[in-house]
Amino acid sequence: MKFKKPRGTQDLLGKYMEKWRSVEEHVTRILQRYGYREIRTPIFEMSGLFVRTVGESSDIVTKEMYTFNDKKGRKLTLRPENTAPVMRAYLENGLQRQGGISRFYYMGPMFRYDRPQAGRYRQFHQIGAEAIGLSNPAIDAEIINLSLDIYKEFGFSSLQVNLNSVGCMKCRGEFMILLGEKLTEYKSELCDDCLQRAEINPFRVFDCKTCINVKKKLPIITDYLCGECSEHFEKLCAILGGMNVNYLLDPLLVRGLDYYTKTAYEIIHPELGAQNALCGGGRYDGLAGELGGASIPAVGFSAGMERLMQILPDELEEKEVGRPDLYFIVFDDECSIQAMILADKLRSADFEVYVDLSMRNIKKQLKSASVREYDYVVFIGQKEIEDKEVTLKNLKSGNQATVSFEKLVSYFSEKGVTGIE
RNA sequence: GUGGACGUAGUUCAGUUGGUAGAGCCCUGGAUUGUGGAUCCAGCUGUCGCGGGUUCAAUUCCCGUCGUCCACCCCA
Repeated sequence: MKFKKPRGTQDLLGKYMEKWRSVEEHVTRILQRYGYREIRTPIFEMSGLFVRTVGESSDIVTKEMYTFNDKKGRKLTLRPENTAPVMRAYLENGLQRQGGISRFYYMGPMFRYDRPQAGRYRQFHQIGAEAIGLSNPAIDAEIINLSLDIYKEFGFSSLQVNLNSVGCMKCRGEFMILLGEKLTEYKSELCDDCLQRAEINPFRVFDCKTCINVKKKLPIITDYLCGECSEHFEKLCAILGGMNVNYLLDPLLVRGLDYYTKTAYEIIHPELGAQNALCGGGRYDGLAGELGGASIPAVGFSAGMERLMQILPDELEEKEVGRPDLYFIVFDDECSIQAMILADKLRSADFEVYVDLSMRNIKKQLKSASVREYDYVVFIGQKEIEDKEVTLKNLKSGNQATVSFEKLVSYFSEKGVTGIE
């Protein structure tokens, strides 16, 4: 083969694709249940949208964006995240004029040029939700609860939630100055990476795993929140407590995107290896303003689809079985024509019908039907054509029956999902 | 971007102390001519990731490159 898929991308097919679809359906139901509605924004946007909002100094912007020029020289970027695009769409479509609060969800591919690793891809998929237009911490709690519900749906009831408040532009700005001063003070004790971080984004020093001793001596954001921010944070904690949501306060939690204000949180799965964040989110009250709109409060989260898939068993338990599915076995061209006519009628009645056109011997066809786990096999041979009836076989029980061509559809409708026993 | 392990049939892997390769599964056909996941028999498939070097000879050694996985980093 001459071509391979680009590094860090995946082909989704077979059982994995089935599972993927099923997960998407489950998750969609939960999001809808909370009153969130789907939004689809373009896969690429003007580069400035991300540079401006995610942050010029952020890793995403400095080294991870897939940016290109189109034929008119416009600078475009494959979306590395979807919060900024959703906010852009919100403002561009004038939704703030509708007043109240807008709740969106999305699912789709994101692109980040990063070294592939377990649970990390260059094209990866996020499920996310954004609640725009409300500053009340109750909506922060709703977002956190909603994201947790996604995992609960699949049986994960006690995942670790790390919570923090990173303050607003005002109090974080003041804190940053203080932090910067402290970092200069401890300069000699910092690792090379942190010396850089101290210059570019002092907040990131908290992420360092080697400078543990210095971190202990550094001031903590939550001690320096302004009145509004600390009140917001306390209320949020109280609401979460009241809702029986378990969380861990992590004053060192910092998100990698610059637009976050106040609430920041993430959901961790301890057994996932280095890439253990299932979901991350928070409040981004400054984002709309950054895009040139009015100041609009908002919260959201995004969850990694691949990581959710990773923690789920290969076989998701099947929900209620719908109509039985059928596998047609035919022996020659005349039979196959008749089979396709009947298959069409069944499909119109919403049955899944597979017509085996291989003309292989009956054993092979039957085996194939078994492997594919069809409920029924329908034989059409010369005998059936002459009598204008099919031989029907239940693959689970092995029992057979004869049903005339005209009555095939109604046969199943009348017998319900079980058919012959 | 840094470090480590690995890269052989569709797939999982074995192998050659350097002489161009093999096993299970899968697939195809058959074992009384129209009835299945078992058994048995037969068969198919590979530029041994790609490029270069050393050598009479490389899939086996060396270098580079691409890719996969793991960690750093970052994050979903």
